[in-house]
Amino acid sequence: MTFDEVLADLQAQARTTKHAETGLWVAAQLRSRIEAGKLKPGSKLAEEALREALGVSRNTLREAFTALHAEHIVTRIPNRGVFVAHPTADDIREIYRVRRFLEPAAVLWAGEAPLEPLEAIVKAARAAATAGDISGMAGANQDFHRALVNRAGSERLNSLMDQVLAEMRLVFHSMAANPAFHQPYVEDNARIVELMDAGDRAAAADFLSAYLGRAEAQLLAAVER
Amino acid sequence: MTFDEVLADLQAQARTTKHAETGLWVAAQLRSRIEAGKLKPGSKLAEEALREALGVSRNTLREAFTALHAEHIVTRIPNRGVFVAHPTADDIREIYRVRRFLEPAAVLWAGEAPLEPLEAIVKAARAAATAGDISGMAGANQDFHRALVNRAGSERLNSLMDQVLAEMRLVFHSMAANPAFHQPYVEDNARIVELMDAGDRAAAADFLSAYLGRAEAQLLAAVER
DNA sequence: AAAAGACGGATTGTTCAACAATCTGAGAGA
DNA sequence: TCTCTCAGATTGTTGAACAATCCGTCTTTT
Repeated sequence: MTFDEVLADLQAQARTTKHAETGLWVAAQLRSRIEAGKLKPGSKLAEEALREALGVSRNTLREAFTALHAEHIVTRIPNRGVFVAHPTADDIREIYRVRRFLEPAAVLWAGEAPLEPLEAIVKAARAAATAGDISGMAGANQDFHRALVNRAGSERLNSLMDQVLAEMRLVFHSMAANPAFHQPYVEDNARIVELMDAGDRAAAADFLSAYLGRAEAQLLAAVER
Repeated sequence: MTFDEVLADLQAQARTTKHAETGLWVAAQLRSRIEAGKLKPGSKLAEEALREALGVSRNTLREAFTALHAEHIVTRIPNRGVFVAHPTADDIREIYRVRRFLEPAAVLWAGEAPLEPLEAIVKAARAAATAGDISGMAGANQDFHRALVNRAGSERLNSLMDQVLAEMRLVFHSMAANPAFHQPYVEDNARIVELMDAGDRAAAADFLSAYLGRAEAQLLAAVER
């Protein structure tokens, strides 16, 4: 590595270093608790209580709120406060509109990226399925779809997909969870990798698009009940 | 319109009202000046000077900074300040990575949306071309690509595309502008609409993808000089 | 004379406390 | 039962303060 390369590396490091340290930390704390389901959809995030619990100032807390709001994880109602987002039917439609765009496109047009990560995730999902590990299956499913988009190699598409998947987790938390929901998708995902491996990316994209449509319909039916 | 619909409408209004009013207003002010080229890439946005010029508090100004930072319009260097973003070659590659994903997908999979808006923009672009109106052509070109993605009807894809196009404008501001750059794309866009109208969306998508590749190469060559 | 190190001024990062604006809920009155 | 009013509570916004970091200049060393 030349000296110039070291300089460039140091500069990149410096540019990506955390600068709003505390605010981001608070946002991460809240995010993890929301995604773990400890803060349920609809819950109000009272400023004063959180401020004291976290030991930060109101300004810092509100900075964290802004970040979570941008991620669609919380809802802001003016002069009323911040609430854990409670995805509606329209939100679910929007989520799947994005997914039916991003994921088939990734299957079709991210050709040169390796398939090994996908195969590894399918393997893990099968292991979780035989072990009856529901949350393991759910996690592997999310990992699979994230990895699919990740093959495009775009930072912005990755973060869009991360946001959408985070909202998906909120959807699961906001309805009575059906333990068997993720089961059929283990083999569906395996089939997609199989088709891609065989070079038939068009068929893989079609199959994926159809199954995203099925999943959407299933969630819409569940949420409208 | 029924009473319930009026209620829903009012609720939607209330939810979309500006809540961080001042901060968003400041962000909009800065954004418009940056995109108009009045604040050139690389310029430092000094806090104290802007604070006084805008008549807002430092806190509010910094809130606007974080918003612009999230849009990749400004760069933050810890303890050094905020600068108007200066897109690198890697940034251009990332922009086109996203565009070659979003736009062909929109051509292929946003089938039922009307074509009239696209045709109107092509007409406006031709008028600007015959009038020799460079910035009119540039604007129509951006409008065209935004409208293309807009047909998908997804709020998030729209805002991603808006961000990418905003960064494109920064690219144009950060290099010696070639007045003839936008010219050939007027007829290329017309051809895309033509192919879509004929029902041959696959051909339209291929054509679009190829021409995005050409544009990327052209910009990369210009920026590396 | 050139390079390294130390110092002071200026700018940014972070927090706190106060005031203004708005909403919620209870009670009075028709 | 409904509407209106008012007090308490919560949020939106701001200004000021302190700590941390950086830049330019001067001094020291070789």
